[in-house]
Amino acid sequence: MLKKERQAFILHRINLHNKVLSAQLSTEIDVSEDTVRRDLQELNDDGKIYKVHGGALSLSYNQVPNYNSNIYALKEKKLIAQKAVSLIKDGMFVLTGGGTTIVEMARILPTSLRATFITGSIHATVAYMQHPNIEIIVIGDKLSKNSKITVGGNAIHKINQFKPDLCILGVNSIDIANGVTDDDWEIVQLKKEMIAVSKELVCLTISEKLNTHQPIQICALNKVDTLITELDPSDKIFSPYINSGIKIY
Amino acid sequence: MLKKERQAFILHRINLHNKVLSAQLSTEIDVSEDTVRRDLQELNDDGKIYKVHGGALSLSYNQVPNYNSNIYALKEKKLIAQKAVSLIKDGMFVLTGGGTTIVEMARILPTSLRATFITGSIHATVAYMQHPNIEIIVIGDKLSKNSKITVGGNAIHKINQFKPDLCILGVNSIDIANGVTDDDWEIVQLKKEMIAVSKELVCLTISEKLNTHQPIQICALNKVDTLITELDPSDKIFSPYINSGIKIY
DNA sequence: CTGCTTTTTGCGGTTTTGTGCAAGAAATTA
DNA sequence: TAATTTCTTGCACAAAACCGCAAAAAGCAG
Repeated sequence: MLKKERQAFILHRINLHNKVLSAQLSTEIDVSEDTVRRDLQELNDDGKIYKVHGGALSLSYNQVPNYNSNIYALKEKKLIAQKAVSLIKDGMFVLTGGGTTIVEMARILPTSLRATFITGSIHATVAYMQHPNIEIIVIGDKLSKNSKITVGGNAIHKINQFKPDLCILGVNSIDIANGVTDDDWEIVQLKKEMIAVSKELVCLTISEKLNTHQPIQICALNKVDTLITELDPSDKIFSPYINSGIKIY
Repeated sequence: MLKKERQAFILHRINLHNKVLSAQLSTEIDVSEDTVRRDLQELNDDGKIYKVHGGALSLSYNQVPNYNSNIYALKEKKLIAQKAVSLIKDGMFVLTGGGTTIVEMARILPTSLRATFITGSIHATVAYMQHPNIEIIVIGDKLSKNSKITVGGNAIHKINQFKPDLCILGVNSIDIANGVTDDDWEIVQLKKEMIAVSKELVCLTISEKLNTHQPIQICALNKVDTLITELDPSDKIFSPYINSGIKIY
């Protein structure tokens, strides 16, 4: 097998499977590992692949995701936020959680909107503070180190005092069988209560988290009134959700 | 699985869910926990994630919004903050207000300090959040638009549940005749309660505000245990305060 | 085809990297 | 406080990478 031919084969393999192993290629093409390594080195120097210890990866592994921001999938989240904002009307009491999607939503609220937001998330609060016409009620308690959300019995008890029109949650996992799930016990307790007191539940999530689940259940699927993702509502991925009576935006 | 491949997987997971647990990743990728830990360490050193005990967090969760540094008399306030920090010892419960001096103090807390801070100020909370060893209790209620401090009956009632070792307040006016004074009724109510429940009161102020007064009294001079300004404690301006039994730093 | 140069390849020995294990330290939890 | 989990550190071992070299292959001019 000629050198050029071999390299073309390797490149094809990498683009197909996103990775190759030197040892494996060596036996497969029946050349020494040194030769394979030299081939990979050349392809790497040509900028065609990304060579690593033990083999090589396709370039997509190397590129820094979202180089203009360190929020993952910011573009998608902005789109979700945009859709979510359209559900909030003047005079509403809105209870919100605290993920990055929620914060994104809080940022882009129209300045004309006059509503009251209730939250235990410091990041969301900071975002709401930028809007002069927004009233903010902060839920107090011990601040969770991971999520920067106030959690605990007092927070849960406090939520109980409200009767919000809308509850907007960023969810980490949602699927048909388990509903909305998470892996942080404290957060789950809080979200359960938030859902319990609210008239309507809106869940925000990037499509990547659809049909995934985690150990602890927040609520069954039928509690969810509206689901917002970055996808077009007509996407076929939603059909089981629509069948459960959920509105998709 | 290749090392870089594994790290890409972990990074993706962190960006998606904002956190990972070492043990969980270990079983999931089927490598030893040591390896996962080393991966997390490397990603942390590359500035891609934020490693913590037991796992790692996404960076976007810990970055704070840009802090405007055009603060009046910043240099003096930094000096005051420095002095105030030296009064806080490990294990203390500290109740703080929310002025710029307090925020300055919150920012420069030593990372080794293990204490619990109770506050209703969002800006102070954001500053405390930068310190991994600090426990934060947020006092919840309606957020005052001017001061970004939670104010109202619930906040006052909530403060009542604590018995802090120290209360650190930034004061707007203090003089011999009227004691500590302010002009915002809601804030005054809150500060009164804060002082009432605390074992010790520390007031921070730039010297410019010494010997000035405002319409509403927060407390009489004899309630103040310690007064901190940017001046040298031996300055003669302090003699009437020292005569009232106040310690000057 | 022959002799010459250049490129490519494989091999042995050495160095580096990646991984898991174990013991003690540190942090966390009850 | 004691018990549990997680971290650190040092170490051993295997796999991979590197280096220099020489043999093999390919290219080329006469």
